[in-house]
Amino acid sequence: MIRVRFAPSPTGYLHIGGARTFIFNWLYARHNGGVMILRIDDTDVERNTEASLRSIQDGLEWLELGWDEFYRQSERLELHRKAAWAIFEKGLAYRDFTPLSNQDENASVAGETTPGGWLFNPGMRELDRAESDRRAARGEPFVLRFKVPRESRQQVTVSDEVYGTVSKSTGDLEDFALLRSNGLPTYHMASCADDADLKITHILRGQEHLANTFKHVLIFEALGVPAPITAHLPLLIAPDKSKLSKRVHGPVVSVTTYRDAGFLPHAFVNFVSLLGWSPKNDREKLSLDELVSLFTLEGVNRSNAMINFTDQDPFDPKAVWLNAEHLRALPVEEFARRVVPFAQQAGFAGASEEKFRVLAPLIQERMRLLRDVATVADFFFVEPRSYPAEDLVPQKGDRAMAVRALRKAKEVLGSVPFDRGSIETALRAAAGQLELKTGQLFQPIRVAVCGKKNAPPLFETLEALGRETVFRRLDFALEMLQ
RNA sequence: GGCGCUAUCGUCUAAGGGUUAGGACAAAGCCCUCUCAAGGCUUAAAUACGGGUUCGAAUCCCGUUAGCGCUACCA
Repeated sequence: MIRVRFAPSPTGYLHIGGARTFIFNWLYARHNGGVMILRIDDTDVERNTEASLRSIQDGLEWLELGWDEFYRQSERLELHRKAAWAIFEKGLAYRDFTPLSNQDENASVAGETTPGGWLFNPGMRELDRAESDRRAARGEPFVLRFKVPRESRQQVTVSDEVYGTVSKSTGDLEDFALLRSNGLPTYHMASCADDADLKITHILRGQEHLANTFKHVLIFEALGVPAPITAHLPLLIAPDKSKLSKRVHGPVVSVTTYRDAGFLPHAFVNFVSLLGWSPKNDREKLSLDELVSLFTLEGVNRSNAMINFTDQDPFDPKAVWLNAEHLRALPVEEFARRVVPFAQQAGFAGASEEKFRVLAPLIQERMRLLRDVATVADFFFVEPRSYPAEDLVPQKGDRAMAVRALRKAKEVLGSVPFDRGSIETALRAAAGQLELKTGQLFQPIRVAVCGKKNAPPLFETLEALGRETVFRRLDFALEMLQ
């Protein structure tokens, strides 16, 4: 049984890179009928916040993918500590009593003299067990360090499903910490102990961890358990080619920014899944089911993928396009359900699912993000009053022509059934009688009724609005022209 | 600095020794058309650089350059 995990640390909101790691794990799990685990890596008490944990969970829930098991590392500290001391008892780790303040110094001195830099604090590896125990018993603070085998300068090898076989000499690996001086496990220790305990079979994570994997291989070996198979994912980078970061790139990288703009969760998943992965069949718009059945590690590539945002527009154009595609494909019921909150947000009185089921054919294919409802459907809820009178004037016409057109519209629309077919017939005939091009008649009506030059098809719009509203707006426009 | 990874149109990517280097987004143009949107057609746009190997290289090897990552008692 395949078991994968997403293991964020709660130090900020969920950003798009984290979301992608979750998504790839989820797709891999679902594709293989495996188990998706959410594990909160909150061993860094200094930087973790509950608010961050909540916002990460909110972000993940918004994706509408779900997970099967949930753990918090902070509730499993005993497990990590036991694992660390087991390594110590095997003689594969040692206490390092070097005060924190001396370490930078050691590092810089050693860095100058030893090519490859600083690997461990002098004297500490060699401390004999009795002496080490004595100092610890006296209460002297220490970190527990992994004793990287150094004598043979052996190679540590990782067989990564994406990057292939990579190896590193133990001579280039520092004696990393397992336990901090406050007794809490480090990321490396906690992560490996948990992966072992939770029987994680595959680790899909960001490429920034590729170099850490050598340490993890050593830990798993020391623990006497097989290391999970790893698949490192190329990083997501900003247009300046730097790694996506909350601090420098701001809210554009937060998934809540996408949520609040009105991305559909599965459109977002679709977009993100195409960053660093390809189905290799030229398909771009993929449903969740298609994604699940197509997703394989062979399709993951190795170079970083850029998200194309700017100061003016936080969203990659392709993300917006994909969202429009998914939006258009939505069943009317679901479209209505999802758009209503955005209509209410825009302050549209009377916005209801029922109303939007009627409006859907008029607006659905004209929206790219759900928030577009504010600009695409406004005139269905709010009287257009603030457009310039000049907009009523048709092409190659003047105000007099606009007046004639609007009066004629009132005249013919007063006496027909108010459905799109009858309206079209009446209006086309009217254009003929006025000897106007259809556009010259339709455009003034459109502007009068919608308050703008670009709007959904006219006859359907008039029908949806109803005779009373249409006449009120025609009158208002006529007044503006006087 | 050391170590590791990466390099195809502006962006996401396909092509894993033989193709006019393909698709998509974005851009431009045309068509359709009551405007917009959608749709259709077309154009412009790439193998970082230098050496090998080979009959033949985007593809394999080496070097250079550039970018990224790791090098914490952060994750």
